[in-house]
Amino acid sequence: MSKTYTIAEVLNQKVPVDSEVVLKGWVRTRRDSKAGFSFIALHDGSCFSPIQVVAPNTLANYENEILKLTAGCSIVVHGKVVASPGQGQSVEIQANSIEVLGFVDDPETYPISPKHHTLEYLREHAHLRIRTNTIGAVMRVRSCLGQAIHRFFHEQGFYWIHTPIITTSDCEGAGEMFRVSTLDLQNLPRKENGQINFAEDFFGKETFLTVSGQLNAESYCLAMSKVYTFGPTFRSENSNTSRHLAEFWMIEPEIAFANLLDDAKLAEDLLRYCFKAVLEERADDMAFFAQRVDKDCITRLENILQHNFEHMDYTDAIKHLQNANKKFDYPVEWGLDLQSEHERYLAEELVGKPVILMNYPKDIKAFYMRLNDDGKTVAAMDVLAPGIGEIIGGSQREERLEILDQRMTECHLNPADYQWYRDLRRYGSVPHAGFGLGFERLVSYVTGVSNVRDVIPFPRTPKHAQY
RNA sequence: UCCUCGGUAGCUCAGUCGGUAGAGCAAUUGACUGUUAAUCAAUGGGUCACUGGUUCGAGUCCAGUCCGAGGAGCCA
Repeated sequence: MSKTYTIAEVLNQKVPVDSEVVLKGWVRTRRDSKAGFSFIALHDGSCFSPIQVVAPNTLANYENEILKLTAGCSIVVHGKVVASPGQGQSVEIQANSIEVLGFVDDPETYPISPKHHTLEYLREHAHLRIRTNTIGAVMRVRSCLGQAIHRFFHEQGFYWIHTPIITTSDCEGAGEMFRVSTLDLQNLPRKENGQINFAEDFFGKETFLTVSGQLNAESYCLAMSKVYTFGPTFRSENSNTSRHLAEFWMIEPEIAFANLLDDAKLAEDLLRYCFKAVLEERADDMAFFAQRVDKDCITRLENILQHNFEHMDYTDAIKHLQNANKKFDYPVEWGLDLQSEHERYLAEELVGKPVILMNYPKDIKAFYMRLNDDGKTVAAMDVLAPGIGEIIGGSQREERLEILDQRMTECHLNPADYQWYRDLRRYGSVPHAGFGLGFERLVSYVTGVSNVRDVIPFPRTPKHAQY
């Protein structure tokens, strides 16, 4: 009785030559030889490469089935692992029998023909695009990165916190929110003044999908010291760019007894750990990206592993930009937020590697960021990556209640809406810090696949929620 | 949402000055071959995004609509 293996196991020589094996997968290509056999490139997603199956014309179903195999057909192969006499692979499978599980209805209109397709085209066939080299490789790297992130935090003594998806707070402040409701849209309950009566809604008040787990993570941080979230996040902004999704995944660590420098070090350590893991575990997929997508993607990661991230104060960044021998479309002045072109100049031209910008003016940052002693800046940091821009945004949190209240008022927020968040500052408050890492932006940066819609399985963007 | 560019065969694209719709790949058939993005030959394949307009005549010019991409803003 032969055992079923993955193609990765066979190609990585975990199975000795002459072993009898069963392989299951999908046909990539078929080439017929009049010497009395066909070559089938079989793929099962376990690694980048397909394996070559040699199907002799003595198979019972050779004429009526094997010769009709086209890209996308699913088969089960029973055969022997043999050294390959041909170029291009060390081993191949000499088939004893091949069972066809599913043919492709109409090969001419099968969307994934064995040729080049644009990423835009593949996006419109999101349920089948995983069968291509590019998207398959992206998803293996994505999985590798996700596992690496959990492993990194686990090794560092962090606890993974599952913060809620549904939130009653519309004050998270990070963007437009999707409403969650069970009210009948055709027949909304009204109060006497004509406003919608959310008391009759499922939760008895207005609810939304989360735009950030940070506030909840802070609560757990102030009991468990080192925590992180890793989950879906939703923003209903009408953003149409290669860097934005309405549904995306975000990693948000939160550390107690920590300041901004601890936060920056954590961000750098995490990214470095992830890059190392991908280079070690997905060398096959990365080699493909380097060949077909972005020739610098491997050397870029290798260089980062050898050098520290550049640290730069916002104030110094403004000086650098003002002294730059370059015309910017938007003005550079202390107190103004940096535009994409500015961030790009700093990361790509001035420094040429990731930059951690710190200590921004308080007026352009969120209320929860800790006020510095100068009274003008807050302990915020952004990690800017060449080619993609902001990949991480974080800060030391304001742990002093009076100052937090004052900052909320300045930001036109009502402290009464944040009672539980304020409680954290009333009962054993400690300095703490955290950041948000956009998972899709990380995958995009690592692979060189420049649109985040191509690095998430089923992208949600304005007007797009098919599949 | 704003700006720019685009939509022609299953896919990637060309299409000149407004005058009979083209190529490569894919598919089908055949030849050849331990092949590997195989090679060679033949064949089939079109609502030129949609609607309207100008014109003897529109893939081509004009208007509107829909869809896509890139950039910007928002941010991760």
